[in-house]
Amino acid sequence: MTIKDIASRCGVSVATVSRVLNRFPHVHPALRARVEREIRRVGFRPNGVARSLVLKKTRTIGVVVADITNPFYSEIARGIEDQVRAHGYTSVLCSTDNLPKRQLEYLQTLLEKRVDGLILGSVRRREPEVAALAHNGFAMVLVNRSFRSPHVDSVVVDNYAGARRLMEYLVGLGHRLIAHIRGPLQFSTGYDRYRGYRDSLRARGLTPDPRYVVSGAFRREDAVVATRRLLELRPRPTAIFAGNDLMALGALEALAEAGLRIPADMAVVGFDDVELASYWGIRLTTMSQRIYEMGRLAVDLLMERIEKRRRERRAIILQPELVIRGSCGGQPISGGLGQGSLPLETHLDRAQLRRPQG
Amino acid sequence: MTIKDIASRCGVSVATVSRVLNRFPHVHPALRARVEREIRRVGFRPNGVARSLVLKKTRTIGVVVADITNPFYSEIARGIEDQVRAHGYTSVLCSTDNLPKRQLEYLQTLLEKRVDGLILGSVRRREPEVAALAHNGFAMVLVNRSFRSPHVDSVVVDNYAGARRLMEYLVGLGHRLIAHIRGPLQFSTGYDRYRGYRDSLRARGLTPDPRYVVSGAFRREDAVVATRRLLELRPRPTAIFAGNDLMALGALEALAEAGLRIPADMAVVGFDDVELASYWGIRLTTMSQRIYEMGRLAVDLLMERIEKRRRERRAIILQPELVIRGSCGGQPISGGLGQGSLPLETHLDRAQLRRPQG
DNA sequence: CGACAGTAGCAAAACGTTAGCAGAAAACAA
DNA sequence: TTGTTTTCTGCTAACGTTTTGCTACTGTCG
Repeated sequence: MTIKDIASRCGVSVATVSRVLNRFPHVHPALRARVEREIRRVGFRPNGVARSLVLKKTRTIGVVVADITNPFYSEIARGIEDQVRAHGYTSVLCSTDNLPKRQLEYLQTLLEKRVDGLILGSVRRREPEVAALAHNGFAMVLVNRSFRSPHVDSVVVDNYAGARRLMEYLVGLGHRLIAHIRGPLQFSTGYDRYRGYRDSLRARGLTPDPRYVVSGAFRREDAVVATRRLLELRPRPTAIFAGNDLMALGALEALAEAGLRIPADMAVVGFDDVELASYWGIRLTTMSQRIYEMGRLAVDLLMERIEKRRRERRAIILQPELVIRGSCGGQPISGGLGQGSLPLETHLDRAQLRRPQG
Repeated sequence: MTIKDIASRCGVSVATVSRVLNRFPHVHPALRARVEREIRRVGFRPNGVARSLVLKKTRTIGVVVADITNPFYSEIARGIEDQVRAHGYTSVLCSTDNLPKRQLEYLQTLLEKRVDGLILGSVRRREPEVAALAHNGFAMVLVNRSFRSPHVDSVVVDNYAGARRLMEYLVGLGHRLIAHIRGPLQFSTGYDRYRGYRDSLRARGLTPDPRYVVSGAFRREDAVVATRRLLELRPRPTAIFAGNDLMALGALEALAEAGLRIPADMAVVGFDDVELASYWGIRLTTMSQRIYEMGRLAVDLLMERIEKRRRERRAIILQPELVIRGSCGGQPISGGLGQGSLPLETHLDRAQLRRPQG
């Protein structure tokens, strides 16, 4: 069933059908009605592939993230999806598991499918192929992570400042032996947070002890292993700054396993403030970023590019915000019997704030 | 840059270039090498849109779920993505927030984009438009939720049996006053689990008290409100069967807020076994389903349809499995000081099991 | 040496739209 | 009535591929 069939059934030309389909002027109301009725009657849907071919536009954007299963990325993806939809576009989502090879494969596929633009949430600090693509004028924006020398549009949070703020907080609580489970240094998130950690110590006149820094791939399981290693150290650290919330959860797991109480025996902070950081039973102190919002902003930036309303580069750097829950003292972290429960309203507000009713 | 440009640069016809692109025979090795070199040199990528138009095949499948932010769906989506990729296809993912209108919109868009097939994870029990589509021979499989009269391929878990098993467990622990926070009855998941709850009580000669059944939309926040209502009841229930894990988390939150201890004052069970149900600080007893695997199976079913290897309907019904953690007794639920921590290996195994290394 | 496979390569016709140009009809003004 | 807009509609050439039929070469063998 094509536009041609509709045309012959109505005794008009394909041009006319195309015009009623696209609500163009200069078609007689009566004729328009007749064609529309026929279209509905046979349930005709124009072929978007053919349309894309002639328009050189797919109204589709590619989104690549590290792992959609990661609550951080699923929230970003949701922000992107909603805003993309608002612009009348569709998004196709890909998870790379941080594998450069897989990222390249997906990029190729998306390019071959002729997406109108790209939102990348999983780039490394150095990524020549990708940078070249942007340089060639392909519409693209980085989100969450950015390049070392960012000549590309991006929306990120100030990870360095966030890390320093977090460290200030821990030091302010009296901690001196602070360990860091850092993310991979190839990623700007891992790199900047680590720099913030290191510089904070130095600024306090504390020499960073390399044994107190262990690495993980931003995954919960990695932090479990890393934390076990940290616990063997003497003197034992009194606080752990995890590179993200997921790793903070892994740290909590390992600490519980070792029989340590939180926060009495060990303080833990994360980074990101994914929704589950606020759940009962977890109550993680962390640096909060507007994750959903970042996704939306990335789309807005991208659309400006796609519609050629802007040529110069633009980078949005958001400031994260410290949210204090139970994992460093103040409120005890474990729930039960009325202690340490945040008033519920806070959660409801958060939920609404993250996801405006759509 | 098109196939035509490559052709003229190499002094051959477009047909030849097309043949080297598609690794067809009957092209001289020397020529093939020359063309391939040129293709690489100028970085040519064939236009997938044009190809799709002539092939009448996009190698793309549409996936619609309720909410990608929901860990259950993000895990299913991940299973789908991985398996779809293994088949050389791409998936485009849409979140409907369980809004029928939005689902229909997305369906229209996907159809217009000429996806080769559809995986739907958010259907209601009755969905005439969708059923009609499948009836017309469009390749489609339902996952997680199914239709009332399923004439469509699907992969679901046996929710009824799961609910009964869960109730048996609670009754076995001595509970008689068991409340249920059920999901919407329009969804087979909500409906079947509720039936399981009700029939279990009846089978025990207990008459289901309607006050003990409250509803929510499978969201955590809903369960917080619902649980508050349950706590006002006299006699107060001693156990809560939440319609899914997210709602179980909401129940835990409300119970903590009310100063109740878990599981001493109230037992809680969920359904699904999303990854975070096993986290430290949560340790939810729940019915486990192989979520990631369901996504993969759905893709396999769909591919059989797309490649016309099967005409008759096929429904895969998986059996869920009870996993006992801390929320009903046995192990205490709150972490800290060596109590109630599951050996770590369990978690690592789970992670591997869910997501085979890719 | 001629017939015959088999191999290489080309030209052109799809695929289902959009859009520019042009013609016809209708409306309006003189 | 005629000339001039204005409004409507049709024809046709793209868009960038794949595929089919055809021709023109090679060798090979009887």
